[in-house]
Parts: sequence; structure tokens; C-alpha cells
Amino acid sequence: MPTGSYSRIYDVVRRVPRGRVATYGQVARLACIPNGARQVGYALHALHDGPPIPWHRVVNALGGISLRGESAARQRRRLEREGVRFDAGGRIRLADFAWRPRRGRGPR
DNA sequence: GCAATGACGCTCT
DNA sequence: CAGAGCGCCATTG
Repeated sequence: MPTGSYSRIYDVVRRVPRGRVATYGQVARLACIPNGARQVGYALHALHDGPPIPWHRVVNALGGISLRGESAARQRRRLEREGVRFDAGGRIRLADFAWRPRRGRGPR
């Protein structure tokens, strides 16, 4: 484990409900890390395996998959299996599938 | 400790 | 609408 900072990111990603997606920037913000979108991607990459985190529900701000090669195809596959639809451009319509968490969500 | 890298985001062209 | 450039911050060599 690199640092405890990632725990916060994992905690947020774990809250993303099935059939919905969150953007890297959104996760970063929810994890109290403004402008930390890259760190979210970095954290998920380090996720090699172990904790049951729905990393595949995290996409970029354009609603597309930032991964390359087989990894991207695999993520898309999983999302489609959850009901997430992709358009002809391989992008998700965030207006319909973006996760809308309720602020705070914890106490209060 | 500095330089380079990266599963990003926003703005301009 | 698509592509390129710059900024952001943590991890790694």
C-alpha cells in the first residue's frame, strides 16, 4: 500500500452503485482531493487486485475509458453488463449514467 | 532532492 | 465536434 491517501479514493469508488459511473474528477472531489483526478487514476492502477473495488465504474470526464488495449475492452464489457450503454463514439452518456451522490452522505 | 511519468481535466483553436 | 496544449499532484527512478 503506497499511502493512506488512496484509502479515501477507494472508499469513494466503492460507493458507486451498480449500473452507474463516476468520473475521475468526481471521485477526487468526493475524496476531498480537488484537482486530484490523476491521482485517482494512479490509485486505481495500483489496485492490481485484492479489495473488491468497482474500478470499472470510474471513467474520464468525457464518459470514455482512459485505459488502453484489452483493459479498456474489459472495462467496457463489465459496464455494459451492468446496463451502462455506450454510444457509437465509445462514450457513455453521463447525463444518464453519471452517479449522483447526495452530498455528505455520512452524518447528515 | 530533482526529473520524468501517468487509468485526468479544462480551455483554446 | 475533434484535436492539441497547459496545469495539477502523487508515485517512481
